[in-house]
Amino acid sequence: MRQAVTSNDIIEMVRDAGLRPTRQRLSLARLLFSGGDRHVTAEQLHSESLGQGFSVSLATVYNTLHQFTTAGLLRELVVDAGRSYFDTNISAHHHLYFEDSGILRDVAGDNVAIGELPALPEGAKISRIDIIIRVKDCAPAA
Amino acid sequence: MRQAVTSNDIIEMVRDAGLRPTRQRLSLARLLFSGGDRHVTAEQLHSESLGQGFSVSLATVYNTLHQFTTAGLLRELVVDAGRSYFDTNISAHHHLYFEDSGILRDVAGDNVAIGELPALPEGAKISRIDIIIRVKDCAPAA
DNA sequence: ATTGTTTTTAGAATCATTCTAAAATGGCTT
DNA sequence: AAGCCATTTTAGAATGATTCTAAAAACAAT
Repeated sequence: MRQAVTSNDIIEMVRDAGLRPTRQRLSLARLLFSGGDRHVTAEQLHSESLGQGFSVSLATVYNTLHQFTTAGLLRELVVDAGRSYFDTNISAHHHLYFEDSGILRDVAGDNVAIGELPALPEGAKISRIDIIIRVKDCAPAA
Repeated sequence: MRQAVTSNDIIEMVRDAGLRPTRQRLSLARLLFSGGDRHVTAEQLHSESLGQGFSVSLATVYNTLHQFTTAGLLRELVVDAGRSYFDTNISAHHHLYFEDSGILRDVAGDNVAIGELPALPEGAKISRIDIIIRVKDCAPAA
């Protein structure tokens, strides 16, 4: 597990991603990477940081999430039309999506085995395989 | 393959879905179901119908796509944040998504085997398993 | 300090989608 | 065919997530 707890870890992580360790990037990185694995939307992260008492603009949250994603620190996740989640767990794994509550949960990559794949066209490379197990939680959230 | 070619097939199909066979629903159904399998967005279907000379409002296209989806005639597909595709192939299968060109292609369901699944929480039911194989087509679309 | 580059920001702009309330249509019944 | 009521369609406004823009702030290097 790649988990950064100390301030130095965080600074290192951001710098290694080729990004200047600015106040806002560090604060966001701390929120993202110093707990367990998380699935967050931009809005969530934004209000979370406001709640913690440091203000970032929403635009910066979006910028940072994308920068972290292209740097390989995050993985973008498309489960719901019109809402992007970002996953701090970048190891091979899949997802359980509770449609009613909107909650996402990781499924260990080796819990799901993929058999033979179709032949790909010339020159194409698989960039990722997403498996989403959509679940209806029948029990009402009482 | 469930393919409706004659006008009567189309009318039947819409009526069986519990929907009135109105002019716009029939026209849209014809576009959707009388060729091979398709993956369309609302915008695509809308401009396609305008191109064919019959006008539908975009709102009606959205309404109809959703009605067909809940009736089980279509399957909604989330591959790209902020854009919904609708798939006329409702049999068990998965998808190849060409990230660069935005093209979607079906993968026969039995080409991909899923191994053991994680235990689900009490009362939860799997509604669907989506597998998306994301492909970078390295060859430029010359 | 000065300069030049990178980042952040507020607010406007965009895009897909949904909503709204009104007009049109469809399917009865007579 | 005429009238009636429920269903559909529609144009346009509203929404919500995301991106863009141009200006201000922060940063790094001289």
